[in-house]
Amino acid sequence: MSQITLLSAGKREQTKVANRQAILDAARSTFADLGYEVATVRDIIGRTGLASGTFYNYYRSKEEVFDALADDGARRFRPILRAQCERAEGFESFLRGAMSAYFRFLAQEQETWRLQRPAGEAVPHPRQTPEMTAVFDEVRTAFSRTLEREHMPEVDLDYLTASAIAVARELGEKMLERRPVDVDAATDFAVALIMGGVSALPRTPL
Amino acid sequence: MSQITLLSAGKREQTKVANRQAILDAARSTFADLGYEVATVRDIIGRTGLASGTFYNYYRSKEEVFDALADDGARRFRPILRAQCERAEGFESFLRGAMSAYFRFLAQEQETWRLQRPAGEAVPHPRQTPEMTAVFDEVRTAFSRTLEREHMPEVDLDYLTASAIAVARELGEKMLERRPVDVDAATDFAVALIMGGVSALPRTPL
Amino acid sequence: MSQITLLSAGKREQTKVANRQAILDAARSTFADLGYEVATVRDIIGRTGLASGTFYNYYRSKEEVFDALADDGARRFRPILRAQCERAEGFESFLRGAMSAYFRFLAQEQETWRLQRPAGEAVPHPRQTPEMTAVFDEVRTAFSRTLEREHMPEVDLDYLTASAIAVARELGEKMLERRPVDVDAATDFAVALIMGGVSALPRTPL
Amino acid sequence: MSQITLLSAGKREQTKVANRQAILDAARSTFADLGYEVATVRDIIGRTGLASGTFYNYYRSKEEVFDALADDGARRFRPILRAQCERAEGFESFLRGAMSAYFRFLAQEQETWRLQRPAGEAVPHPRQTPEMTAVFDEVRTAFSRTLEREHMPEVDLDYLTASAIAVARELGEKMLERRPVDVDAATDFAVALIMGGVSALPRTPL
DNA sequence: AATGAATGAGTGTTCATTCAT
DNA sequence: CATGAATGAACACTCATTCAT
Repeated sequence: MSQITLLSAGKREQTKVANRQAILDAARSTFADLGYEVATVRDIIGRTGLASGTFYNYYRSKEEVFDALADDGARRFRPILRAQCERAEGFESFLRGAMSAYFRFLAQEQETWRLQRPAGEAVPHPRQTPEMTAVFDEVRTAFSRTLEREHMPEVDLDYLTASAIAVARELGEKMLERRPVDVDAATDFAVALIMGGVSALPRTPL
Repeated sequence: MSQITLLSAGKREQTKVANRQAILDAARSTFADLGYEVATVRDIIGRTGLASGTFYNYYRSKEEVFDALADDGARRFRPILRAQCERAEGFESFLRGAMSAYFRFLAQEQETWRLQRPAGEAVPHPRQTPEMTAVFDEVRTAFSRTLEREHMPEVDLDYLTASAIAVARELGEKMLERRPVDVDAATDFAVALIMGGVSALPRTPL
Repeated sequence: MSQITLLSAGKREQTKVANRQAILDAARSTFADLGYEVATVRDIIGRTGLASGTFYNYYRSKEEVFDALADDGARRFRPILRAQCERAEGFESFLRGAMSAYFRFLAQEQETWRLQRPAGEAVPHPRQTPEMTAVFDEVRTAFSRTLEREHMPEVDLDYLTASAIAVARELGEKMLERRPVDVDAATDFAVALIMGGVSALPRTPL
Repeated sequence: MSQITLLSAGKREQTKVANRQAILDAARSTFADLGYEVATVRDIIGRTGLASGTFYNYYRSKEEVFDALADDGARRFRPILRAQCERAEGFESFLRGAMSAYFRFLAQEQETWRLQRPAGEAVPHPRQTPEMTAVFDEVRTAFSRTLEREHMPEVDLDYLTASAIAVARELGEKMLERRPVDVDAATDFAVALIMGGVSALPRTPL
């Protein structure tokens, strides 16, 4: 390895990027499998084949890699969300776009790195992955913006957003447990539930 | 001594009961503040003023006190839930009863032991308290029973239950953050959302 | 129990003696089963049905009860040994008397309190019971006295004593494992071995 | 660096080996001084000057280092014993070889690591070191094999083996306490005792 | 005197993090 | 920059002993 380093700075750069990504991926799957608290730094670097010290060349702590993961998830999801936001004609339109995007994102995430999990055999502890956290924050923000520029200011915006996010999260989990993973069905269900609900919601005069 | 024991429980017995309760309460608030993984046995007994070894006179492990907490929560919530279930005339009636009971339960729980928390200062990581887990399992079961004896078998029961539970949980959290804590408003919102949603839900032909 | 105490001081005395003996017996069997280090005070009092604190009314520590046990064993064995010593006409005569007494002592000890052990199933840890320690010290002393007043000062007395004690200990263990427990066979073997050995021993000119 | 590694093992490798050995040695002396149960991992690493966690970089548990010690002792003694076994012409020949080998082994062990013990200051409780255990098992097996291929089937083989082992163990202890340590004297004594004894032993008809 | 809950020092072990190589 | 051994604070849990009842 050292000879190569001498020959090509680009190679070095490549390794650096690759390592950073490897750690990020390993952290993702580790957090997903074990949960943030239970996962150890050793678990993470163990999945990369790197040495334990190397972890700290890229992230200063377990917490930092968690945050980085959240940022990463948010960064990847934000553009998708933005597009939906712009294309949307109204609240329902945006809701559908966002839900669909989220479920698709989830399905794809799973395909990317969750497959290696011994299917079925129950995740040790309920977890809260960083991506989800970040993604939900994004959704919430976009969601509230959309709602604000809509015609229904009397609805309890905060409660509605919380509810929609909760539904998306829970349905997402359930969706991923089913075979085949049916993004459209989940989307239809979520949108119908929320839209039906909104029309029936009590109006809170500001 | 023995006669006294029969009549008034004696001082020893008294402090034993008090300590057991103190540990349970301390565990509850500790788990709520830090989460199960982060919370240490020392954190828990630290809040009681007892010595570390004393913890093990009452519970054999951190896990056991967690389970005891869940049992406790479930035991206190189940009767309430049962009553609602019997009194209910239909799905909406039950839904309202359950939501209301849950929000009231939450509000009361908080009054009982959450007040001592240094308000505002950000919980380190979102948590999953044992009470919630147990309570939700109860709700889910009762919920599914009610739905089954209703007229809407074509609705995706699993998704609907998951959604309602998610909404209750999330709204509950939000509700507790508001001043004053308004159980009725939360109940109205949740019921309207779910009932409106149900009527708009896609029918899944069995 | 308290009424009885009020009625009879003799009863009280009896209880005291009985408790002391119960703890001693429990300690003996516990040390035999688990070994001194592994055995806990809780193990000991657990076998008596008394409360843990009561232990300390009779013995100040785990170590003290161990020593008491050794004393007890020595006290019971010493008279037997003395008798042998006086009755003995020579070295062989004493050797036979002592070996026989020791093996009989062992066999009886076992009958008294070892029977409750699930026969065969291997003692958790090799142990060193206090009785043995004390008994052997007694034997060693008597042994050396007998040898000194014998005609063989050129034999390495220390080595010989150590050997005889070692043989007695080891054969004793083996003897107890056999069915039926044959004290005479063990005695014959031990005496023959040592006596045969003595006659063949190198003479160390003082 | 890698070439260097192949040639001279590197500083890292060196300290690793040194540490492993240091821990092994510390464990040996600690077990010898305090006994397995009393000895703590902290006692062991305390004698090395390393940090407590470092222990677990080399051995997974207190038990594992104990076993390693036993293996180590057995591994070093077995070849010696084997050689004696092959060279032996009969029972006496083997007995002498084995006893001599054992006493020499003991003497050397002591020279290697027992010297550093603060002489005199009373061992808390008699101990059972891993080496001894392993070594004795080896001896016993070889011993019984030799006896079986001999001409004396009517002797109580089990008792004889037990006795010889006991004598060796006890004499070994005593021998080490004397100055100078005289391996030959101990050997002569042990062999004479056992051989003399054997000729006088009662014959047990099978 | 008997009780048994309370105590807290001590145990084996883990793990985030550092640092010499 | 990679490495992986070293570190030591922290953890869950045990147990001899004390002491209020």
